[in-house]
Amino acid sequence: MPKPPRSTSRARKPVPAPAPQEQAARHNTTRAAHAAEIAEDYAETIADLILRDGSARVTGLAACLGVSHVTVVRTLARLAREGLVVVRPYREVTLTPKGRAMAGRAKHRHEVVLKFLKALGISPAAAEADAEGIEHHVSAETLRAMERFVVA
Amino acid sequence: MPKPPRSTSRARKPVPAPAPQEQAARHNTTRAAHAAEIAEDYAETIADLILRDGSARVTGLAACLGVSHVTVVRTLARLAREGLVVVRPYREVTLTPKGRAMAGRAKHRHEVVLKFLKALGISPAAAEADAEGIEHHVSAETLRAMERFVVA
DNA sequence: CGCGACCGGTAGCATAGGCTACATTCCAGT
DNA sequence: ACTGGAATGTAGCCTATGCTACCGGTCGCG
Repeated sequence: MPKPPRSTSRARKPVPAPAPQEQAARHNTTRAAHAAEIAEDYAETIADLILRDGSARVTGLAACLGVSHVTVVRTLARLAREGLVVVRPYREVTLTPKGRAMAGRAKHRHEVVLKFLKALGISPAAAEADAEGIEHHVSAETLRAMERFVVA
Repeated sequence: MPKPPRSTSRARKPVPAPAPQEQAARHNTTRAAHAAEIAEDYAETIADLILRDGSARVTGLAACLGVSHVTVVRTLARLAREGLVVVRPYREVTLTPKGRAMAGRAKHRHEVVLKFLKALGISPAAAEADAEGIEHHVSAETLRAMERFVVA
């Protein structure tokens, strides 16, 4: 049970217009969403490294993601728990089918967003940077619209 | 000193193409960025509530942000430390000039992104949802491009 | 075929956001 | 005035991401 937002009223001092705040609750999901974004970043990066180097290693991931290898190890442990990656001590990191699917979706979204931003006239550097931030927040509907726009 | 990403090579088993990973390091900023996003959400929401109700209260913020009042109280303490808000126990929350500036910027970006998505043909509901996620990741350059697009 | 260097793992700490349960304050309406 | 219940605040716990230091493993090369 998500717990209904409560009635809100009972104005103490001012509050001229109580007005129910049903426009709320779009923010939640916040924390879980953040963890999911990180999962996508890892999946995408692992797939890239495998393509580029033949295998993904902790150190390479750390370099690509801009964090310490310690953070990578710990986060990989979480992703392994979630069934996205396979980790064997001192060996390469691989993706499970589920992880590969996530990586594929992430890569596709990333490319679409990037092309879209460039098509909008954004400089390559800024487009790259913004795509990184934006890609995780694009719904299926918006993604389709972006694809249409790029083609057109 | 950000610490140079190390040489990366010294391939153990496979690694056909070592290839330096200078394309990395765009991911960092991650954690700090997340905290900054939340600050913007709070600033924007506080400004909205003051406009709408005449004052911003903890409970109203909690409802709007979809979190418990406890989380709001603690986050407000951080924002107060950072000089964005003024909190007096059991009283309304107000914005400092710095907080008002942040709220203004956030609101503007939010509106631009929202109009932009709608102009792209996204349904209002999806546009609202995506704007929430996207707005924090739009650079000044991309924002300008979106404004141009909306006007055109 | 041993060993040093680099890679990967562990310990331990910090910050941040979330929560429930419980304590406190405040004010509207008797 | 009092007081009950809503609004706030506090205590204490959890997870997740970061980090630095330090320890243990592997393997390429001499």
